[in-house]
Amino acid sequence: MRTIGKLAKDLDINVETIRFYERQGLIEQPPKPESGYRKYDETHANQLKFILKAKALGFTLKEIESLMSQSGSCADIESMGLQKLNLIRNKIADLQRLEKVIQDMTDSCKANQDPQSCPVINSLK
Amino acid sequence: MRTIGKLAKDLDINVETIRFYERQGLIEQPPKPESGYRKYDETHANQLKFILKAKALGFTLKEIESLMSQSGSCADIESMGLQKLNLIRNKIADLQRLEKVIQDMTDSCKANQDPQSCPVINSLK
DNA sequence: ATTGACCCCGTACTTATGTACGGAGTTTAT
DNA sequence: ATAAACTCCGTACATAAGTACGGGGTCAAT
Repeated sequence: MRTIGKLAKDLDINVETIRFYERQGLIEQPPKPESGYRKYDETHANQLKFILKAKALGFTLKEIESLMSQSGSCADIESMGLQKLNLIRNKIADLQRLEKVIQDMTDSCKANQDPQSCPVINSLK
Repeated sequence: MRTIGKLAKDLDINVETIRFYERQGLIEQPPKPESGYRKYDETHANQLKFILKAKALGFTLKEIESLMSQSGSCADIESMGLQKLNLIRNKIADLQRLEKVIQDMTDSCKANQDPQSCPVINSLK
């Protein structure tokens, strides 16, 4: 049984972050015996680890909440994953388009002979 | 000479957005004759269009501010572009890694025979 | 028993980019 | 001349995901 500070240190997150997740309803408030201090066991720690891993995968807290609530129905999880995959692929495509535009921009800067005027700025005007 | 509402409609943005850019120092407050109403000419409109285009390229307002202030020194612009390019490429790489992880996740869901337990959830535990 | 470290709670602040609101003055159209 | 529509300003609210603060209670060690 750990206090919130110990748990936070073990997981390398902030105490406030744990309280924040509790306020958001992502985790339950653990028992608070005598003193009023939160006491966490392994179950709580594992829930938090789950959250941290899912977050690292790019899921939002809202998504993680629903991952945790219906944890069982594999089809639902798969559908969330596919949705996420779609988002990711669109984002990649957007960024690749942007990459090309900006690459062209800097190329035209490099090719520019007149230091007085910048083709990028001019093209935006 | 347009009022703020007319200009906003022409550019298809919100009146509040124009005032916001003004507060942020991105654009100057235009003259406010008799009535106290802002009066915009083409120069103002063009500045706003510049901002909107740069924003569409993914520059932040802060970056746009500095784009607008040193508009001339091509080398500075080029260096901002290269920096941006770096960010974009890193972001793409991150997303591609993420894409792979989530693809694997959903694949394992699809392959799963036991609807009671989800390999994704299990792997996070 | 005192000190320092820890915890409680509620609230405000953070970043980025706006959007919304409310009360007051102005302009335009009928 | 009156009503609708527009503008003014300052401030609050929105999102996401926390972080910081302040006043007070508690625990562990000396």
